[in-house]
Amino acid sequence: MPSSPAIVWFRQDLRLTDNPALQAAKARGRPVIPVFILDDTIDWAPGGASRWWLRHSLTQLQAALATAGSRLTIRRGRSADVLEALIAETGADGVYWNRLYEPAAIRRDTAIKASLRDRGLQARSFNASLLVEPGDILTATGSPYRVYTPFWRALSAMAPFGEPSGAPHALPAPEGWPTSESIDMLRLQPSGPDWSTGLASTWQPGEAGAHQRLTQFVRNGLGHYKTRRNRPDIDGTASLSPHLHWGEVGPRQVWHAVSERLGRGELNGREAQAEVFLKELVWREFSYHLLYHFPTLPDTPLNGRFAAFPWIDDHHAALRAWQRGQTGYPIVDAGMRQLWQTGWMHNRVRMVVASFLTKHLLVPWQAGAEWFWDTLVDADLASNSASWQWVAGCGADAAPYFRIFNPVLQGQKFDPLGAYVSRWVPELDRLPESVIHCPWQAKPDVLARAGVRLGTTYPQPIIDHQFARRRALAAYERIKSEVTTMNPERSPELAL
DNA sequence: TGAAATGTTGGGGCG
DNA sequence: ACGCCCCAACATTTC
Repeated sequence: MPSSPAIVWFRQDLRLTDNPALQAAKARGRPVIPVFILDDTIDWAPGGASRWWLRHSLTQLQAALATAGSRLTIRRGRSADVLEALIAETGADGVYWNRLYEPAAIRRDTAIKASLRDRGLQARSFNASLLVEPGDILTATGSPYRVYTPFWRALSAMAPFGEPSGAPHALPAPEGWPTSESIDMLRLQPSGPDWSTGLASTWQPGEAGAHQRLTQFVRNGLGHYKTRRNRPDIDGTASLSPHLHWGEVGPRQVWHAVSERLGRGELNGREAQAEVFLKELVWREFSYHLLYHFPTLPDTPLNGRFAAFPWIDDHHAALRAWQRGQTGYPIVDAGMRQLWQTGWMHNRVRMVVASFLTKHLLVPWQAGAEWFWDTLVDADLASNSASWQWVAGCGADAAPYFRIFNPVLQGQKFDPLGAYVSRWVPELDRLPESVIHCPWQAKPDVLARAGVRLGTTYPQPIIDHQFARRRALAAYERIKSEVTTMNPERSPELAL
């Protein structure tokens, strides 16, 4: 049918610029029906903070589409059923989308694609979310990369990744629009107590907000990234992660913005600073590749010997203290409270709190990953799973298990003035720098003058560092010997 | 993208 | 003057 519309199925690509599915649908020269489906039947449906973000991002997308003379149709339910209904209602003869890489999404989308094509409908998918897709980058022996540095070398050698395309000026509308639910009907906002005020004052979801962040960062932050990125007390990171997760901006656009700045030679010998940023962007890629090739990444340790790791089962109280930011270690508590209040935590502090949970408290990393999934505005199955496994020591190219962060030293090193702790743990803000990361070592009169009463206004450390460190190392010793007896011939990869 | 334990070196105090 | 010891400071090894 000459004027049959195409459905553009938006998922984690909530943008109009550099959106290949949208471009391709528009290029047909026939009507385009943009659709978003909230599909809570899928594994790892978005968590609380992510849903808050989604609500606002959809509002922005809706407005942007309206400006282009189009309209966002919103539905709920099983994606296949909803698409089916929409095709019947609109007479669409094709569905266009940008690919996802989560295992459940791949299964679902593959089935949908096959079913559409079986019935003679068009089903086309594109890459909007990665610089290089899994399958397009493999080692010389054809296996997926398990080590980051060779992955980085191979991927960065494939640059540039193409010029990002602009937004379509106008999208051809169908004769009639399908009915749509309102964004409110999706009930994405927090129910019960509204914890989202801190999020609203921190973030600007949507494509415009994403580009504002990117522009601002490339102009002012990029040239100092390497120096400042590890300082949680400073705004030294790009804070693009939630925008990238929902595809309000794509990695091609980020790469392009950075290399354009580099090409203009305006960084005055600060190229190394920018390269560190690109490497972080590529850690995101690496995580996606790992998730694609190792689909059990979200729940099962990549390193099989960790199957026997003696995690503590009865960890309810410890987990809760960690979640609430009540461990008695200021840098840990500051991070966990920043997370709760803003939906985000500085990356350096994420490593510290994750190390603390898995190594000091011996709580399984999956419990930490679940909490992050629910509380982070940038919750992303690939990055979250790969990073927790990395910290726990069981992932690809992981930090060795025996690399245990000392939360006091990490605090003193990366928050030297204690400003980060002061901000998020205000009950300690009158302590002098010298003890703000270890209040239990302060003399009684120092504590008294700062109005701190340990065990009352702020907790005593829930565990002694020395004790925890030795206990963690002993636990690790157990699985080292155990697997050797169970598995005499070690695989070549593990022999490293 | 660690920290702690252990080893080495060399300056200076001191008998 | 000389050797001895102490102990920062730095380096290396181990976890």
